[in-house]
Amino acid sequence: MTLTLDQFLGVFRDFMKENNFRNTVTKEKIVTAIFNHDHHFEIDELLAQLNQTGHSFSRATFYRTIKQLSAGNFIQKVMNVDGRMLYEVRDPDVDHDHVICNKCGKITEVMDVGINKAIQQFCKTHSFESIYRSLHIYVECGMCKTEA
Amino acid sequence: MTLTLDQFLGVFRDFMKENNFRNTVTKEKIVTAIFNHDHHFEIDELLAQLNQTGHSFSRATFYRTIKQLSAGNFIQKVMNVDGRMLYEVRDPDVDHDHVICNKCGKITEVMDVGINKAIQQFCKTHSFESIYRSLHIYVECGMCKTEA
DNA sequence: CTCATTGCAAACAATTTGCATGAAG
DNA sequence: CTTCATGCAAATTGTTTGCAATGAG
Repeated sequence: MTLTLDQFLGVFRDFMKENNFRNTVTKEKIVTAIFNHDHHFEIDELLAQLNQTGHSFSRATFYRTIKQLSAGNFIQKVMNVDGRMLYEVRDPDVDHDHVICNKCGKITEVMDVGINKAIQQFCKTHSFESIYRSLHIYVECGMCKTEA
Repeated sequence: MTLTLDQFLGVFRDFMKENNFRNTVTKEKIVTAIFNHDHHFEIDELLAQLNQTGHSFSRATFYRTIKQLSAGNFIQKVMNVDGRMLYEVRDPDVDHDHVICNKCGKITEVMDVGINKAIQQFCKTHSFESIYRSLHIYVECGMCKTEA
């Protein structure tokens, strides 16, 4: 992530204002927790973490905040191999990809210049304005290969 | 899809046999419907369609068949912009990508040689054995651009 | 004959919604 | 003060499971 927390919160506040959403303590805490958390998070995981801070958060509110964050493209849904839903923070500047092992489910984040270029070229050719992309490459990883 | 229905069913039957699953009329009808259906399908949609054929299919059975098809990599899950789950038939020979409009949700399937090459090269470099990949490029499509 | 398959209803998980209260602009 | 945000519980949606009956190999 190239942004600092303050910058991230700033962009978030602007987005809220533009869309007539209100800025509240609860929301800022949720956003901060998401920003500070390891890149990928699950709803339950983060909610549990938040509820250990004294302040209590209801599921409903959490989901409603998540929805606003999605609407603003601050986070996006990613699907795990087992079909469970993950969320990840979007870095507006950098597109990265995921290599996922089909056996053990391990997710590795990668950035490949060749792939980036190819996709950019593709968008240029078709004059698409790319908002973001999600590339998941499902493989058998080294560990699992060895075991088999 | 490069396979015919008969070939698809053939591969499916082999897979069933290998895995001690039984081949039934119900399953063959479901598999056929999936094959004949437009590339992407939703559970409810296909189930409704199937139930108009006289033969009645229970949700449970349908899900159980879907699961076996997933296990055999005949189909895979794709996520729509709105978070709903779609399934798509996998063509074992050809990897294609999805361009998805972030506004209207329209999904366009594309195949790009440049992207294919870049990903192959990437896998080669890291000696990953790629099983399949899923690339979704989220854009603002032409229609929506014009309207805005 | 044996074991997977099916349908049904019930169970479960994840997410959304209605409503009354509280807080932001 | 008006309108959005919050918490709670109830409702909804999507998917899985236990069980008894049926059907495939």
